[in-house]
Amino acid sequence: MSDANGTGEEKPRGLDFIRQIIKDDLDSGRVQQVVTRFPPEPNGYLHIGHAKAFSLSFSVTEEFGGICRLRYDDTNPEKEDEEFVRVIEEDIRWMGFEWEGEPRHASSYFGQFYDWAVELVKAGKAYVDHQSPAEIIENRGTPTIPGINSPYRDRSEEENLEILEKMRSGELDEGACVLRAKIAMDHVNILMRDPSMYRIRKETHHQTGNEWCIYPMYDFAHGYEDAIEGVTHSLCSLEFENHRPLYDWFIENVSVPHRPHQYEFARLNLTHTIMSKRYLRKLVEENYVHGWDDPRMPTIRGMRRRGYPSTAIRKFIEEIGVSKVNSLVDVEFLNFHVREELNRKAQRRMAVLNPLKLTITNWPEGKIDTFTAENNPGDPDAGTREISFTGELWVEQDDYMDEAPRKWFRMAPGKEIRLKYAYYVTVNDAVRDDSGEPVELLCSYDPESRGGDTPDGRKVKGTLHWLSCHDAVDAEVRLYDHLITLEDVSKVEEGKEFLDYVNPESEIIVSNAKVEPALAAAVPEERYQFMRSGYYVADSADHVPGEKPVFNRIVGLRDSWAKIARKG
RNA sequence: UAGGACGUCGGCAAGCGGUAAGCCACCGGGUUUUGAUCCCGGCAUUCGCAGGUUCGAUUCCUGCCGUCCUAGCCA
Repeated sequence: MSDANGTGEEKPRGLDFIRQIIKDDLDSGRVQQVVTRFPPEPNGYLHIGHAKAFSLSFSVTEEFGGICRLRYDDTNPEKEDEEFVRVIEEDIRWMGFEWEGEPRHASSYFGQFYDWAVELVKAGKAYVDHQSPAEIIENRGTPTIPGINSPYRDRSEEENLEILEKMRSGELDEGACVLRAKIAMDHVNILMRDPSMYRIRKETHHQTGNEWCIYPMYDFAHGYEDAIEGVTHSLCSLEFENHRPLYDWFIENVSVPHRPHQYEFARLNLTHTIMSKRYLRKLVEENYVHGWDDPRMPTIRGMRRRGYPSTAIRKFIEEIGVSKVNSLVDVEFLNFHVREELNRKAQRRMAVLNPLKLTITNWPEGKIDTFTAENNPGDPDAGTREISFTGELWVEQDDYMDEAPRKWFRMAPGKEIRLKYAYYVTVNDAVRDDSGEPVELLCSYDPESRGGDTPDGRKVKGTLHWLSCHDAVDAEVRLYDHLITLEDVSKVEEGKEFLDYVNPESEIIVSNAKVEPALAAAVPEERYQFMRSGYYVADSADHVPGEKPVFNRIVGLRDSWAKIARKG
């Protein structure tokens, strides 16, 4: 596509640092086959930030001939649920990826984790601590003040083993104690100041039921999960950089079957988009949106319902690249990729969002004319369809102005325009309501201009879309805009919270739109270009073919008139 | 006044000691029965700043500045 020099050669983009590392490891023989994993916690819906992460892990193995697994990081029974598992799998598949084998569960390794915890205790590298959470925090110190050793830090191996077994067997209450790694309370990295390994939680786990009442912490478990699965490159986001020494410490102090390595890259941030699970949940629970699949949500389900093709999302992710720079990507860049794909693939149709009656006063009574319309001017294989034309039409309200500004190509008193595929038409008069607003345009047409050209070769600047009143179909069209008005959602002003930036006009329901008869038969999730307007998708939930057409605007067309109008 | 990471065009992002790729945005122009698409052209004498090494530095070294991450019995 960017083969601008015409030689057939294109300078390839350099490998990103992750791919470079993998290539080097493969070239040097350090690893034979690259193995990655995508480890979501089953406690919510996946969003485009997750999509960036799993696209990387999956793509890298496709490119280098490795394997990528799906693993649920279900080490905390409190907020997790089986319900999310199905959704996660469906979303990943919709994005076009397939994991190796059956999905794994961190919870299925609980027995092994326990054995390794015992191994650490026996090596004098872990201990049971009875300090309260508050005491533990108190004694952890700060970035500049070293922590203080727990009074339980040096008890005997036998005692530790005995209490750990009591923790496991359920003899101890929640919060009574935790198992901690014995590293160093004065470590410069606070995460290394004797991190917790196990906490007691008497909660039913969605996979292991009541088998366990102690649950491993992320740092203790994650590297082991990778080790068990033979993961070579454990990719995660930048905020885990500080965790890497811990990841390595747990692996190095126990007899693991394999030595994985963690690499961190920058997570995705998009303008006008919140990615925090907590806030997304809030939007749903407090009814700012209609659900996790609301077309305004950045969840994969939301984007799917909005009509974004997964291939366009993938192209976008590919194009923004992978680096360690904390960046903020313009959401318009995503929209660019959506338009680019839809321009190639979406069939064109005519639809009038805000109908204004146009009557051709010199049209022969009862005559119906028929024209052949291209389904996609850029793709002859897309074929054609028949559209019919009469003297009573619907046109777009916005295409008429009583007093036209300079450079206005569209309808105005006395101005001649072309109705796409049909005829040249001139506005002669307007019927108005009590407030003076035009409710019907009275026009004359030039019979010589059939098909959109005249024998005398005269030109018109404007070509407008239209619908014939006799066969136009009523439809509901939903228009979407940024859910959050704030460009950089990390820059919430003092005294405000992000909910103050929810855009009240992010969803506009147009209930009296008119569409081509061909659109009534659209299949849910089918995408079209409404000419001169934008790209739309038949809603997956509410559109009923042949009965109730409902379309969502995916993204508008580029609008250079808006730019001209703005400049005056 | 801790440790770690990161700073290349308005936004992403290549560059790996030999004299600043690409994409988006933006600005011009052309084609067009979608003011869409498409096509052509423009858009960093400069790489956070200051020194140093070198024939030569965005690339190596030193110092400074800025941003982000870290003190859950969350992940």
